[in-house]
Amino acid sequence: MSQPTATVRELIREHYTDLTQSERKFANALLENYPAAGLASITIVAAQTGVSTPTIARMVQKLGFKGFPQFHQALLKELQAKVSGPTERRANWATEAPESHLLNRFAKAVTQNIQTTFSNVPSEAFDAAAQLLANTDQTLFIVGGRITHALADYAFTHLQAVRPRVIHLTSSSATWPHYLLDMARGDTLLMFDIRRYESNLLRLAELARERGVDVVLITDQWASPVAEIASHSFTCWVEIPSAWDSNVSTLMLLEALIAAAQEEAWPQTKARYERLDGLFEQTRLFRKPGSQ
Amino acid sequence: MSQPTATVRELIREHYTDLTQSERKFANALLENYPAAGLASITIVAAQTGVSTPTIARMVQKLGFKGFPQFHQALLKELQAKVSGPTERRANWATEAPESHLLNRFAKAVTQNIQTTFSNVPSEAFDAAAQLLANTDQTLFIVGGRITHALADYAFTHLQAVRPRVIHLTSSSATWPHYLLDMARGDTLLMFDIRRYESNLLRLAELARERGVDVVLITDQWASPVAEIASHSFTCWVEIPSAWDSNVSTLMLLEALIAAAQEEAWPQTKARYERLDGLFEQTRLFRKPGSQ
DNA sequence: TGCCATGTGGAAAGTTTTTTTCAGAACAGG
DNA sequence: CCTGTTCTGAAAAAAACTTTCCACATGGCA
Repeated sequence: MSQPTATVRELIREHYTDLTQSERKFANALLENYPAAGLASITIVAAQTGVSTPTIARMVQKLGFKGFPQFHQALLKELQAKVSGPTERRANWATEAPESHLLNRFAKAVTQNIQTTFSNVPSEAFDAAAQLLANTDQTLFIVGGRITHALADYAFTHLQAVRPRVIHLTSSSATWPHYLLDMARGDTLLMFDIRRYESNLLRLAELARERGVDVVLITDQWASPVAEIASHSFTCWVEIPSAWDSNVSTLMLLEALIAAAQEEAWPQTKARYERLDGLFEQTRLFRKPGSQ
Repeated sequence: MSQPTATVRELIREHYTDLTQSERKFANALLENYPAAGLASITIVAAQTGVSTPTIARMVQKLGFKGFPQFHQALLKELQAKVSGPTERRANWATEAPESHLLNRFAKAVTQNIQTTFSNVPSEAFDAAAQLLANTDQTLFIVGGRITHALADYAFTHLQAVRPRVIHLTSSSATWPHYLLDMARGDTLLMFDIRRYESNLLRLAELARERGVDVVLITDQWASPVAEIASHSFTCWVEIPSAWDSNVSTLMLLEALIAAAQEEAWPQTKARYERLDGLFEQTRLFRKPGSQ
């Protein structure tokens, strides 16, 4: 191998752009299950990945190995080094970085948040909220705060693909009265409110509630005052060692809700997705999709 | 292998008395340098130990293996098991819901994505990118695609709080040439490109690159073509059992980058945060912060 | 000393793995 | 819609590996 110090992982990263579609398929399989996915014979490895042996052979040469056996040996050496190394703690995420590196500290905190968040989701409320989000007989309004308007935007983009009648309340609260005008009994308002809670949002929620709108709230562990009004509210753990809050768990819960809403009404959703795809094709905005 | 639970080490000890002189020579060599001395091909292993290949072959059969390949596999498995450690798989996330509930399936997939993503972040590139994001001498441009513009928006909101001279390229690509006009050598362009990759973004990256702008790319495991141009590119695993891709790992990486950039220039950032807070107070947009 | 049992490795035979070749398929660009 | 390029995997060829066979060496024993 040309770079004696580089790990196979690094070599893949370095050469990734040179790799073809099938080669990447194997590269990804290996990175996802490292290094186990590369330890068998080339024949077996190829079969497991779903590509041909020549593809693997070509790829390891691109990585700088003379042939598959050399590649195989390199993986083995890494594995050994890992075992014999100084009491390898698997707590490290960014495998090469020290435990104290921000990447690892950050990963630890966020993982903890996700864990706590998901452990505390009441599944009936979740299912009920998903049903509300999927209910196409009524309109769905989405709104977020200063920071969370990006999440609201994300929710809007996806839910719009899932169902019709989705409306995103722009962040300028001056225009909210216009939207309130159109809210009707049975509609749903999906609201994000993470500290510092905005009084605007509370007022909006109150007015919506008065009109018989179901409020679904996604908030943080200190709970926005909107929670008292909401039909369903979900608590996300957001604290990280930083001046601001992490929204990873928030996004994760949101995505879960979208996935659930999508499953709720799959036949219609599927047709809708296909129409959307067709429209994109026509506007030629996009290249052909990536592999897989 | 006949005794599925026994390690090769134990097998050798158990059968040691049955072994002949040359066989013991190999057994000792293996025990002294375990398991490295047994990981190569039978030919090499034999040569290194100073015995013949038939000797090795006979011995592994005495140990209960069908042949050398089986023996080899057994060693490999032990090594892997050692690395992956006590596989602490979290069974259920949403504690009260059944494993098959969408919440749990979803959590499992996303956790896997996060784990893989963070394992594959090259820490030098991460540090370098953070430095670019924190460099206030130059302008920072941020742009995203159809789905990822929400992430770009999120990045913009936070980075704007961290430093001056941050510009968010609105999603309408018609206006991009205006921004290009102002890009100068040494500026940074933070770009999100998740499949399906948009040709607009590639062209933008190319033009920016020509002007001497450093492109920091956040993409998915199939790698946007922009990766070939980018100064630093980061791969996020985004696949979930769904028609669309999850951006949890993407957001997590983004937040880590923001946190790193913030740490990079904390004194200025801190003062800036305080000024921002003061401004919010004055505009009375917000209630008093939540507890803690 | 001669005979036999046992251990050992060279080399052939057999098997598997790896590499190479090549033709068709997919794709980008004109 | 065509054209040249790149990519891919089936299959053949080459290489490597593993096993088997067998002759030879060694050492115990009558």
